[in-house]
Amino acid sequence: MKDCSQCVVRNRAICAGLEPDELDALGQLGRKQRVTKGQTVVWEGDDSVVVANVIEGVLKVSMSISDGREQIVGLVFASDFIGRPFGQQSPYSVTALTDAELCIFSRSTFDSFARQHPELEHKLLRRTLNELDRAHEWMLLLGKKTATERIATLLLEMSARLGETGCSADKSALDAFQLPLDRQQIGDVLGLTIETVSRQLSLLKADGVINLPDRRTVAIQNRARLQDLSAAA
Amino acid sequence: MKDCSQCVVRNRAICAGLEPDELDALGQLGRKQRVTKGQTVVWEGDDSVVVANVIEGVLKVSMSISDGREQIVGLVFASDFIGRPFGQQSPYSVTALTDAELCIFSRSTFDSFARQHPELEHKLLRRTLNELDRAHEWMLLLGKKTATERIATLLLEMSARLGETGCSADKSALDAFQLPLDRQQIGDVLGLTIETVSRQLSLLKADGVINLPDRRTVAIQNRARLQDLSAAA
DNA sequence: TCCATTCGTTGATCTGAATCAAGGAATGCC
DNA sequence: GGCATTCCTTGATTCAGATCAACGAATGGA
Repeated sequence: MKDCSQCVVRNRAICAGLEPDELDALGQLGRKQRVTKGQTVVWEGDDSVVVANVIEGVLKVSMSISDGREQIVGLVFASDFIGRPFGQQSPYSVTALTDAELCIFSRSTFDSFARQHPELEHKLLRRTLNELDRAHEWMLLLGKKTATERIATLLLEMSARLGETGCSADKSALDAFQLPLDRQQIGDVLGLTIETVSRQLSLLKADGVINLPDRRTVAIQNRARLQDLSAAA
Repeated sequence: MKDCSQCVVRNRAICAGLEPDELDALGQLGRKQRVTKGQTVVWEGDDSVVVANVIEGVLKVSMSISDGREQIVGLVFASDFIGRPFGQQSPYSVTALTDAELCIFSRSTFDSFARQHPELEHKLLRRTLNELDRAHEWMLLLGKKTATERIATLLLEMSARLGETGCSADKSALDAFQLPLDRQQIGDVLGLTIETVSRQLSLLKADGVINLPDRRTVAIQNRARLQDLSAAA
């Protein structure tokens, strides 16, 4: 890779905080790669061959049962980390939901580099702990929340995570945004069917809580109400 | 703490692999503490004050909604790590399911020690990555599996994790074990009600897949069948 | 521009698990 | 041992969300 210091996710990705020479060394090991919407980068059950930083785009992390049932267990945005370091196999698949740009490393190369650079491992640890918190939050949703609560929670979460990028601007999260997911994928994140997702969105729209100008865009019109409906802790 | 080198979880806990002097230094920071069944060690939403290793016993990690709905998001066994390092608040509660013995550290003290000891952070990272894998597996269960599949999966998981301790002996996991959970708690792990749990267990017993000599003990009589029923990936 | 295909919505019906209800078995306290 | 309490099981009924079905709207390729 040419020049990590120019990278758009430079200050938010796992590489943030590395010394210039470390950053340079890491840069030598990675390469940029574009992937197109629908393309799978990592396959569930396969050897864990690569890890990567997301430079741009959104990807899903999913697991499935042999009969085809699929659960999306994570969404990955710009500056997030992809893949399973320190593991022989990948327990999940990673698939692009939008065209995306990645900064890819061989898993084993990354592993050894990380072992020699405690600051990098520390960053990875913090990131993994945060992801675990999010996974726990989602387990509460999947185990205990109603369809309405799930939809409300997802909309707030998407609003917050899509808003993170604009580091400053207005601190209030985005009230209008493009969903990187179609209805089926929303169902696969929430443990619901496509029909239930569609009905719940229609209800929220009818109640004036949100607006749905087109298939993919959501405009939050009453954030407080959505927060109530989400049954936050 | 007196003598970490004599600790029963010495070779399995996060402290494994530390140099003798490191181990000694860490030992100075911790203290042993007994907790009794039902006692809560960490409260959801409170400041994250302590972290700990589990020396003996089983604890649950749980999150809840204000109206009382609760989801158990993890079970913690001997040699496992408890608490949220590098975070201001604890997103979950930790409660003893059996009498237990812990090796407790102040969270901030542990944090700084960890930052100065990359080997410890590495161990913690691996552990957190494994926990994340398990959380993902559970999200698949909560999002997509039927009641029967959930129960079968839990029984196999309990059998495996309770068997881990006996490091060698017979490699086949335990076919009979004591559940550290009552029916309500099984429901809270699986996203089911107590009645559904009870019915599913009765069905498995009627089918001769398991036996239930008393409330808390399970004997797996047909592991292959249980595996089929669990809808493993 | 047309057509084909994919995607989303809405309605009707069904069903797995929740809820409501009651009784039975184990456990612990006096 | 007797009593109270907690825990578990089983049955009857309900209900949220799944499934089945049809149609309408957007998208993309020729």
